[in-house]
Amino acid sequence: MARAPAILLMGPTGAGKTDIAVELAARLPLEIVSVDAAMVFRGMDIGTAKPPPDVRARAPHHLIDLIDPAESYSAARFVADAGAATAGMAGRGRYPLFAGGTMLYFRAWQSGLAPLPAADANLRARIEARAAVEGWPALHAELAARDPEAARRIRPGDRQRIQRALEVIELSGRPISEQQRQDLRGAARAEDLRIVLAPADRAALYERLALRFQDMMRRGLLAEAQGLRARGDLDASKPSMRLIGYRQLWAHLEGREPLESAVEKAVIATRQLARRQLTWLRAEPDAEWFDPSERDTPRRLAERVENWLHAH
RNA sequence: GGCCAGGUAGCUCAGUUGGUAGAGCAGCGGACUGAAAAUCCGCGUGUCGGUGGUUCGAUUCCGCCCCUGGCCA
Repeated sequence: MARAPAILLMGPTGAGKTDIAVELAARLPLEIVSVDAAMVFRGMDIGTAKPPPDVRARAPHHLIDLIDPAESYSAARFVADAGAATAGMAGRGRYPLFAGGTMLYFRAWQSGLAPLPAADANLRARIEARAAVEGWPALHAELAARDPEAARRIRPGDRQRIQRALEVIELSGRPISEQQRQDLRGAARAEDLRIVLAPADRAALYERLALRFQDMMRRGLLAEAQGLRARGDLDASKPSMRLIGYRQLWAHLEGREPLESAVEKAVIATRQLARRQLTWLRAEPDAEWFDPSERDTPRRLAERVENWLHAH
């Protein structure tokens, strides 16, 4: 698919990407494309740090509130949705500003995904049922027989990838390793402007993340989680209920965790997320780094974006 | 003040019948192709509270001291 050049604003959670993106899009010909696996869920607003309606009114936002918490999303669907969202922009004289922290989605957008069969919930349930009796190591051994290359790459404890590899063989009749020979890392598009917004002082970011979660609690995150639980059709295995904050509060609502320790664990999980995101960002080719804690960052970043726009 | 139980990794603790110690969590690094805020992998020297004694050798046994908690005054 031919794509218009784009601005990619990447960064760990809590770095301030949303604020910067809104400022830019409010006065430049940009439309924000959210690159966030959590904000796609409707009715999960506080814990996902979703921009509130008044902020969203200041600039066009795409790919927020796409699905119900009972459903699941995927990197492939992100690529398709982002393609649809950006398709009309050139005609409106606009450029896409991708902003978020879901690094797999950024990579999938930049480099594409191998043409593999989509997830199949029934098949996954069957594989999981087998794992419950035989154990994942047995399924890894089966994978070693049917797709030795994939089995070598996937650790015996990595149930999610073992499941996916077996799923792909079942669905397509061909091993996943044979179908993903393309190395996604090298294929980034040169004309895109890649910006990383990440603080140099990690301890300060951690501190902010703790405060931010406490603020979410004050703003009613527990009630939001309670409301989702009251629906009765969600459970802890749903992707939406595995999100940071909701996962720990769900455990508390089920009586498995005192509130105080649930909150503490959520804060820790947020920190760990930020760290994983930073690992991806270090590997991002040709990205320009900005530190949100420096005073003139918003101005310098805006200048950089304007220069890029003039050149396109 | 007396008695009891503790003081070991950033935290919670295990352990050494005397040969200077290891789990979980945290932290740090890494992987990542339709669940990615997911899933997984790797990394463990710390005056074993202080001090004296016994001993070839003490974190371990003994004395004294300090600190914490509980009970009794």
